[in-house]
Amino acid sequence: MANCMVFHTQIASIMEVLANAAVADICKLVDDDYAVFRLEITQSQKENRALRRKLQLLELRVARERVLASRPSSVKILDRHRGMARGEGHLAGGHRSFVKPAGRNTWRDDQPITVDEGSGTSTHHVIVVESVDAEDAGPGVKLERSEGEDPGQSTDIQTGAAGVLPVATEDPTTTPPRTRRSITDVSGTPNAVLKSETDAETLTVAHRLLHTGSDHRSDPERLGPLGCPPAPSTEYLPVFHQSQKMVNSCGNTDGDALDSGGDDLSCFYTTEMDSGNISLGLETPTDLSRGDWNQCNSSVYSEGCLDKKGKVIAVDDVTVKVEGDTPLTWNADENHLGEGHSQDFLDYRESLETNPNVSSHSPVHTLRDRAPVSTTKGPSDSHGRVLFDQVLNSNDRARAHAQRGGATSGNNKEKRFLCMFCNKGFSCLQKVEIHQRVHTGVKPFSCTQCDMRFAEAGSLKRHQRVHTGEKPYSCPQCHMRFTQAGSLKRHLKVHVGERLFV
DNA sequence: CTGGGGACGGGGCCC
DNA sequence: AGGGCCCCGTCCCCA
Repeated sequence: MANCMVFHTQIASIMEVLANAAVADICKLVDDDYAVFRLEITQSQKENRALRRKLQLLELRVARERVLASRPSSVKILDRHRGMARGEGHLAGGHRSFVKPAGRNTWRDDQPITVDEGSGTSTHHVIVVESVDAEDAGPGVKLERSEGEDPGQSTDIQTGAAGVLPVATEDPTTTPPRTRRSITDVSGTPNAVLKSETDAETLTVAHRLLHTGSDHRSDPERLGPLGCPPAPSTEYLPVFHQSQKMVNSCGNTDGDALDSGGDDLSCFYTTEMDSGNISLGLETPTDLSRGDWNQCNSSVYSEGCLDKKGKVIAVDDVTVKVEGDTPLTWNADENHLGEGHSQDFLDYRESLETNPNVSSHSPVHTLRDRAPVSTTKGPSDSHGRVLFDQVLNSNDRARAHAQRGGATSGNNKEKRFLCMFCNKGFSCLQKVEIHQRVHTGVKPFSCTQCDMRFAEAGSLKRHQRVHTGEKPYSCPQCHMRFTQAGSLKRHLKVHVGERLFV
């Protein structure tokens, strides 16, 4: 009996040892495999970064060459950015590039294009405008900022040959003294093109929105003086929207840029952006495919109609004006584009870039904000696809409308706000913002009882009759009732014998 | 033929 | 007075 007990104890001990050994072996195998896996991942990431960097470089070169080929006397753009490319950062640094050609500004082949793959927490685009007109640089011109700076800093512009741009390493010995202007813009999104009445110097406005893809601005026929549709004796000014303190004052900080700089008004921006939640990643396709676009929208969009005044930045060469300072309400839960819009947006982008009739600006983010009507969840992926198909179709429609007269001519003062996508003119900013939802697919208004979303409040209101059953429009000649006045009007033709189809 | 949504212009109100 | 915002009406399109 005692021997049996001892035997069992020994057996138990042996089994425990064996079990421990097995566990150790398993752990070792797992660790080994994990290490190998990690190594492979790391290598893949490195390769991915390298390829991406190359891609960006190539894109920039292609864009520049395109501009050189089509517009020999132009400007040059230094596009610095990234970090967002890896989805690491937000748009705290902002970016848009503004190029203001002046005098003998030219693109130069020797101009280095630097693509920073830096921190990713702050990115911006730098456009260096070279001008031999020293008088162009007025007081308040500062050095351009380098990447990673506080987005709240002022737009910096460098004057004179003394400064050496951190990005554009220009050889001062081979070039005459120049006036360099670089507007390092804050975060924001081009929202519309505001057409000014001035006929001062032309300004090519280039905005990239963290986009490393093809250069939207390089099409001179589309861009015109301000990177916007050309218009005789008119400058088209891009309108950006930011929500708050992202606005930088540049040069004149007294906010008189718009008022005092009429003759030299070059840019006029209204910007809205949530400084704390800016993920304006109109990113590279890679990033978009990861959903940055959705993230962007969820954090950016809301109702386009303002309850409060947004900020307005006026870039008057070296000045930025902030007209408003009211923080806006965000609803980060809103994903107005819903799931699955990333690729849709890419498709849309592609359509923009390949269609010569479409403004080649980066897509717009309407950042104006108001609490959405409701916060139902976004549409499904399929809905997203449908939505963007609608967007694309509507874009064609809008473009067609613009071509047959919707687009503002240069002297239509009543429609000073131009859509960045189709050039259609609108009388006020809100109109163009709402209109641009056609292109962006933003639908801030969501139904509380279903997943439907709408770009306009009125559409939501109309839609909600579907749920309430309200049919306020009744036919006087029959018992038919309708939810929409247009439906009743159409129905009335039945009674009068008017047939749509014979 | 209807239901329903997209898009846009116009008018009223407010600042 | 002028501009911005909001609401409404309307047309168009698609299912």
